[in-house]
Amino acid sequence: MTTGTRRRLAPEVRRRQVLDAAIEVFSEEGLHGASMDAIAARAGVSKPSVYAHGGTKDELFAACLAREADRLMSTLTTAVLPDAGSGGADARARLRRALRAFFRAVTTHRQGWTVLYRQASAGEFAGPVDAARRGIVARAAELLAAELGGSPETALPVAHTLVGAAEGLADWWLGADHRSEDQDPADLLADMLVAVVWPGLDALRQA
Amino acid sequence: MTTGTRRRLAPEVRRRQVLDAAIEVFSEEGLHGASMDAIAARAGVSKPSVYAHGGTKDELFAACLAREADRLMSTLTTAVLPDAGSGGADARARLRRALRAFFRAVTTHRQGWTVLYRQASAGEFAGPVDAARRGIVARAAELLAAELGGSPETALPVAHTLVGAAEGLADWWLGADHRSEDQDPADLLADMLVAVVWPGLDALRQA
DNA sequence: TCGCTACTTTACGCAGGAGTAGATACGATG
DNA sequence: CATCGTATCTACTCCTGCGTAAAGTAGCGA
Repeated sequence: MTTGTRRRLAPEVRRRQVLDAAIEVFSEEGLHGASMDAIAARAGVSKPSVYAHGGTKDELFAACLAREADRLMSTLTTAVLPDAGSGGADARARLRRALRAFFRAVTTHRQGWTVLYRQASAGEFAGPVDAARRGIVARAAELLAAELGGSPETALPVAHTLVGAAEGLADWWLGADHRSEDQDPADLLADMLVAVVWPGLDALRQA
Repeated sequence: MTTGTRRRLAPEVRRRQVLDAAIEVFSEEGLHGASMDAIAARAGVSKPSVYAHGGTKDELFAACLAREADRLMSTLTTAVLPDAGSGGADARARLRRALRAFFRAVTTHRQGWTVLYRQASAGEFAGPVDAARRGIVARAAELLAAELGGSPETALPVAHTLVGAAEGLADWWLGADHRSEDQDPADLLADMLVAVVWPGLDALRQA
């Protein structure tokens, strides 16, 4: 039992395993609280393997960040892209759809969300996270401008408000357990948020 | 010049200096990024002095947190307390007043805000920060319930949404420089947020 | 069956930074 | 003016944890 050897796996697969484990540990312990040994243990792999597939701790964290940011961004994009027969018909429905996609992504991959928004928003990785967030806000601003009129620039503060509201609601939902509900949480949350903000947004259209 | 010794100051004064320096450094570097040496240098004091007046690094950080949380909380409380001749007259005005107080506090003490919400929300101090935030949200929920009807419990998600929206807007404002405006930023931001959320909140009253 | 190499164990180097020990000088008080 | 308490300093110790090197083992394609 001196040397236990694992099954050999394709580098790509191992890398995925390491990334998954890293996201778990980072979401629980934070960037500095997590040790490379802990990540190795969680992945069921030795520490040198973590370095081989994930690189430096910072590189590994950055990789986690990038993966989760991409996932979230692509989810939102595909949720909004199929305009189908929108034609500006029901702006409210489009908003609701985008929000539901956001809440679904967050509630489904809550560890990724935690890493991205709770652990990484401070310290040396504030820049990249901010960039990701700004990407989402920018897209929201485009949509708002298209639906409600005005330039994306004008819509920027409104977009920030909207995204902040969604984050606040998501955090609340993730904070306590709401297993009693039988409805899809994403639907529930999207409905709540739309109810609060839509009348105001609609009013902004006239102005 | 082997040993440069500073003027002796009253412990209370030194402690305030150390706390101020600590908040500055923590807001820039984060809890782990900040070194006690850096805090000492910023305070214009030696490291042992920092330990003498601020205690351990964790204690120092906790003290910063407590001070900023108290400041914010008391600001909000006093902004809402003077109901004067409200009598439920203008709920919208009360909401606007509370929001303006929040934005004023945040824009005035932006470093404190940064420490409290960006740096401390992750890691070992998530608990206390969460508690502070929950205090604010709870108060908001009370007010919402009083103004719009319903129980504070029902208003909780709405309160989280509202607070999240305010945070998002504040972050946007603090992110870029908006020195071109001549109006009070707090007024501006409060107006924006009220415009977005008030119609929806008003509609919730009927339901 | 043979080797290539992914993987493991083990051990260590090293840097950064928290926290401390002992020396030093300031300033109030008699 | 002498003295003492203590605020403050310089210079250290020590620990944690990243990152790596060396040496051996075994899966898997040829």
